[in-house]
Amino acid sequence: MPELPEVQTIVTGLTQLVLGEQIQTVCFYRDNIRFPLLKSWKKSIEGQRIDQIQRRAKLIIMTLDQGYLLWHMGMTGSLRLCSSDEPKRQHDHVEMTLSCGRILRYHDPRRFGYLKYFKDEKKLLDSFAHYGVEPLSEAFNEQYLWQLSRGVRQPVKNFIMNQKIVVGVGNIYACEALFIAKIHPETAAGKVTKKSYKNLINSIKTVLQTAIKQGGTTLKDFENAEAKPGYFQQALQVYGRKAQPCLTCQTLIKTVKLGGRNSFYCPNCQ
DNA sequence: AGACAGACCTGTGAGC
DNA sequence: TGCTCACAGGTCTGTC
Repeated sequence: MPELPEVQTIVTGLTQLVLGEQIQTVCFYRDNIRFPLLKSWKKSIEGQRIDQIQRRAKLIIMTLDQGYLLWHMGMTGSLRLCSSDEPKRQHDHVEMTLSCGRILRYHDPRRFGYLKYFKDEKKLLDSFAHYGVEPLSEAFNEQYLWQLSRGVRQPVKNFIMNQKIVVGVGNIYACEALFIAKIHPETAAGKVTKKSYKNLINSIKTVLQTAIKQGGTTLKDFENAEAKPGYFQQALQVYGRKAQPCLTCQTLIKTVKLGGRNSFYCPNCQ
């Protein structure tokens, strides 16, 4: 599920809905998701106010008045705000009752996501130490990608999905951006020219910005903070379209496994 | 060091 | 209808 646009969609929604709210009670319905949910966090979090909600990479940072909540949605996670009478669903693992009476619920069937609590900003920042640049920032440009990729034999698709290089680009948007830039996903990253990287940078930025505008991509179970789906899936040109005609040239879309992930491409355009 | 496979989980859909 | 199998948006760990 959540790549950068989906996480951004949740952050934007939650910012409008819960900023300034006090977290009155915290309930962990299990003692771990991907990582342990420490019992001691409950007391620390209760009573704190939500001052700010931000995104870094695919992570959601909630700044409280005396600490930080760091959420990762994994593959199937979602955070949504429910009314007080809405019953808990299967796979709701964490819930926080807010001063407005509504309940913030973390739902994650596969439990690949996580929640961490930090008192200390330094420890929070350590979580991001190994991350690459933000794809929508100016630091993400063709010179940056071109320089880092010299000598790299790894396929370019794996290269742009490497969070140490650039954050937030997952399987869907990597496939879409490579299609728009007309680059075959298996091309060695070190063999891609500076000019092609310029096209790729532009297509990554465009595809992410368009997806954010449309509220993300809903394939199966993505929903935003108000439990609404995204609409970007209607704009997907190659992802999920195996054996269907390319929208540009009618050649049938093919797939190849790269880094264990299915990669969709047009053998003619790319 | 870099690149890959496998692991973590559950739900869904295809095929028999 | 009901079973089994492959596969799914991410990332961490271990191994070569």
